Amino acid sequence: MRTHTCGELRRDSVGKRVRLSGWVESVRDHGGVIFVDLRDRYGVTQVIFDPEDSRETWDKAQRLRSQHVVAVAGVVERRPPEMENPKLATGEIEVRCDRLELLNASLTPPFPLEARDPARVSEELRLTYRYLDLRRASMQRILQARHRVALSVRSYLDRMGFIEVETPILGKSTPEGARDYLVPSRILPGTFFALPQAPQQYKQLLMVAGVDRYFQLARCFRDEDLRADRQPEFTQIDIEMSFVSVADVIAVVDGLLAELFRELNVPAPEIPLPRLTYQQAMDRYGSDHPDLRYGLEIVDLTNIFADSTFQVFRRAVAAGQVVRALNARGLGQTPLRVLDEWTEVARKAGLAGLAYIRIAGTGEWKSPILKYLSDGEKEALAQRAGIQAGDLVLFAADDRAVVSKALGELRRLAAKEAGLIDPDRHALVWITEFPLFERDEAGRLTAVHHPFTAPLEEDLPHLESEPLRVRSQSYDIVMDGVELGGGSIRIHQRALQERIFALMGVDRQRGEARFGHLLTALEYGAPPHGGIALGFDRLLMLLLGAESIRDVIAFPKTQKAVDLMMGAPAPVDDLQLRELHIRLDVPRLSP
RNA sequence: GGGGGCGUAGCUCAAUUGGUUAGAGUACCAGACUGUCGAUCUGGGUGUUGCGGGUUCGAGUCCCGUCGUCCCCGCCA
Repeated sequence: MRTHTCGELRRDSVGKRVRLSGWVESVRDHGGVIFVDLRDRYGVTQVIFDPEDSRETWDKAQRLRSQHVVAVAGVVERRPPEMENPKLATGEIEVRCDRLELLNASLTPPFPLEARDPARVSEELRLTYRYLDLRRASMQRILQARHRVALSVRSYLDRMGFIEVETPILGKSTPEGARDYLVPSRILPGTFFALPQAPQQYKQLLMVAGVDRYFQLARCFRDEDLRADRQPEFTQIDIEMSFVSVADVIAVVDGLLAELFRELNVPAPEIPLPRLTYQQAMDRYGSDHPDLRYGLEIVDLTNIFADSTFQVFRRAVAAGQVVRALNARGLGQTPLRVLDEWTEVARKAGLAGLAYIRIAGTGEWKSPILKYLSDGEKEALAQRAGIQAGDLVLFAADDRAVVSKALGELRRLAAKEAGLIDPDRHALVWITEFPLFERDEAGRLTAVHHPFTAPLEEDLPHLESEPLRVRSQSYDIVMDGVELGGGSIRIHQRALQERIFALMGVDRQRGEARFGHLLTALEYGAPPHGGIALGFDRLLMLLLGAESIRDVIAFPKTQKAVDLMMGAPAPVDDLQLRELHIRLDVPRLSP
């Protein structure tokens, strides 16, 4: 049906007889000559219909409408001088058409599909007619970019000796972690498979199997509420390696990311990527996923205010708390209205209030707390925070964690307010040595990463005595303030795994019931191993500058986890339910 | 589970304090036009103001409920 695509004809094809197929993008009917832009995935070519070439074909061309699918035949011609279109790759030529076949008509599309900056159409409509939305050039570019990145992932990891192994979609529910999507078993009534939240246990078992270097572009499922960067099903670049340390995993991922940036012609970050420990990140940026596209570091002032005449600070220091500040450069003119909002943010983060000093353009300091500060304190403060005219200094005095949380949030707000974020720049950073445990609402120890994460060797002695102090051999990769992925070196010995379970309140019996297969496997020569999972969709979203994860997924779901195009989820036949031995207990929908 | 935004023509939006026959651009339809490429010109409004109820002489506008969608908090080992 075609000899060429709509994106490939150039000057060197002039004189050739060609056939093209594609969608009518626009029709410009001059009464005599008719111009039609024909589009396919590869580009746009102008087709010209002239009544003097073929009256019959010209008649048919008059009836062409947007999005009709046609096949045309004709001769490639150089466009007359002054009639070339530099905006088109094929703009030097056109196809003089003498035969036209309407392959399929199209209804008028429910929204404009033309490439020229269309007014933003509601996403609801785009998702309902996703097959039309995807036909748009900008979405075609995203689909192609996604494909190229996937290919690069496979090619890079293959070169590094990894092999891709598929793991089951029908797996087993484990109560830890996110809510599972369940699939009932017909053959064993009353039992359910769970769709994988991640292939975590399978990939560890593949290490026991001696696969040595595994990867998978793995579909994962989590039944939790959605966000702009969260879908119920998403894709991970899942990696696991044997006989490695933290540095080995990080090196592989550094190389992978650099390659993916290059593939999309996004300015690549220098590798090795910078690293911060969890504690450094919290102290300096107030976040375990800091955005390093801008500075605004938190400075510690605790020792400066140990004997301050300002009671609020002195008492905090005396109570073992910290006093820290953020110098929001150039925000000295921030209106009090905004500072009131920020005070509310600080309160929600746990601070009693928010003290601040605004430095005028003249260099004059203005603040309600100024009268409590000695000249020496001011001088020390000015030096440590690098205060200049026009700055805004925000103070926090409380427990270390509370101060970090508050100043971390204020840091983000200040960067936004000051317009410090350049959307064309990217900043990547590794965050390492996360705590192994944290306490949940009920006061129980739970794993920060997951329960298979290995503790740092040097912290093992206080595993039982001070479990919250124990750091783990874990690492997150953070891009532009977004958590891209995370991983760890895993526990490969049963005894240590059982100690961890015990601390988490998982007794021997329950541990055996839930993770018996894994524990047993550890006893059959499990090699030391570790790995990582990267959010493939999130990575694409950041690399392509997309506004939401939905833009880089062909058929995404809405915030209520609904597929508007397919109408899924949907009720099923009673017969299907009977076969599965499932009876519904659904609250009646309101009348 | 909670907080917030949005919902008017196919699409993107407007409509004064609650007030006459709900408008604009674009798309679409018809006609004209032989070099356009956001073609141009002339003409045409194609509407359950998401849905249901209420207040009112009168509701796109106010109130209650409901549905959909988006953003956020909780949640996401």
